[in-house]
Amino acid sequence: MRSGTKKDETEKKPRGRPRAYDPETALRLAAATFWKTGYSGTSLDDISAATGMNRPSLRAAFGDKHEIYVKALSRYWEFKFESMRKAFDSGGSLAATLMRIYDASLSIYFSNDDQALGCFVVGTAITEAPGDPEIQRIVAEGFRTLDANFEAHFKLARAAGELKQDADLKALALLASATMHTLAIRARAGASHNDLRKLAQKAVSVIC
Amino acid sequence: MRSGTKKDETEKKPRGRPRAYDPETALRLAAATFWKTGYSGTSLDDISAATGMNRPSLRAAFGDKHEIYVKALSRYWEFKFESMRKAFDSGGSLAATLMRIYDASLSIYFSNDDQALGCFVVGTAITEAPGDPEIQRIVAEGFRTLDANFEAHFKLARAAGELKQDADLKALALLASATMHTLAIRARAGASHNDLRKLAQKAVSVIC
DNA sequence: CCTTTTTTGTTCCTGAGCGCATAAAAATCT
DNA sequence: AGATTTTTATGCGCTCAGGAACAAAAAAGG
Repeated sequence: MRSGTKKDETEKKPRGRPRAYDPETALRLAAATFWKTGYSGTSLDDISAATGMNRPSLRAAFGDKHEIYVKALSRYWEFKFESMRKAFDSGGSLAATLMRIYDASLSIYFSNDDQALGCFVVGTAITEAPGDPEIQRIVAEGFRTLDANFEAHFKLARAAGELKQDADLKALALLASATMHTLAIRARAGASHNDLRKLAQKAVSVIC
Repeated sequence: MRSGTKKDETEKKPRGRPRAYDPETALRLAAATFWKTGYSGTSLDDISAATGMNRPSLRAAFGDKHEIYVKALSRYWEFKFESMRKAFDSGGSLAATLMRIYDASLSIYFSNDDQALGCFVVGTAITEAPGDPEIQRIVAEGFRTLDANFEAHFKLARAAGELKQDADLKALALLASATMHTLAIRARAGASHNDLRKLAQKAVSVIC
């Protein structure tokens, strides 16, 4: 377990003027801006205002608008899968695990203070996907990983006797993914956290 | 059954210069443009090019960009629900009916020639929803109708003995909607028509 | 203490997007 | 045929968006 991501005190200071803003934080704030208004609906000035960095600094740090978005998108997938990994690895029954997964997802989908924004991918990247091969590739790759994660866990559950031996693992995995997708969409469409939690419970009860 | 939508030959001709383009067709072409590149990603010049109308004519016919989009969105919901109604009303087993629904949906999601664009709502309106109360309202209303349609049909199916008497109708309806949502998303993310059809079949087999 | 290096901050330029004002065209009515 | 009405077509002006150039600042190195 490397602890090197935090802050490396042994780093030798670079030569020029120090950065005024932490790149990690700045990218998070940029992502939050895209999350609200989408790729096309967000200007570099919006990101500049959100991060406190001016445009030349943004450009130097992350590249042009498209590069910033792609970095934010990739970062989101990593964050999402890390959150799912924790939920998968905490043990308990299959139903409990699935509800942990959905609760973790909902806590991301409702993480914005004033208004739910749903999933970054579903809410912003899907729109751009047809006209942007790179974004489409990253999105599709993430969905494959999502399906595979569910399927792998259902396989474990079946081995543990929590599912019937003839259960269609792929079918269950697709429904589990579909449930996550519908949560992502409905959150952005204005559904309440509570309603979506109940929706997830009903889905889990059918799947298990 | 009114046949008045086609063309009213008894119409008295209006007084000025006749319209060069059919409003119905123009709105369809405008919607197709939004469908490709989303609300923020589409300019009035794009719509002008797609319809052959120049901007002042567009404005006179449909209002500003936002109004055009809202009209296109409402029109899409009507079209979608009309397509679903036909699929619901064609009889057959529950499984067959559900597959007709999903096939009808996929034929819309893949209706674009060169590249699949998925669902207009999921692919374009969801992005705008948090920042646009009117769009959010139309989207949420459509989802409620979708859920209600499924639930009503499951109720009929249960009465007809196609479902167990203790089946949770709302849960099944939500899963049916979720399946449609995942189809919409995945189509725009680049999945093939065939793969999605197989996905739908697996979902139907679990639900029934 | 001056030079070098890297980042920040300001400014300009070009193009796109949208609304609007005005002219031209094509029809009906008298 | 001329007047009226409704639409199409062209062009102007304002604002915003994105890239790049240039000057100022803040650090380390010699």
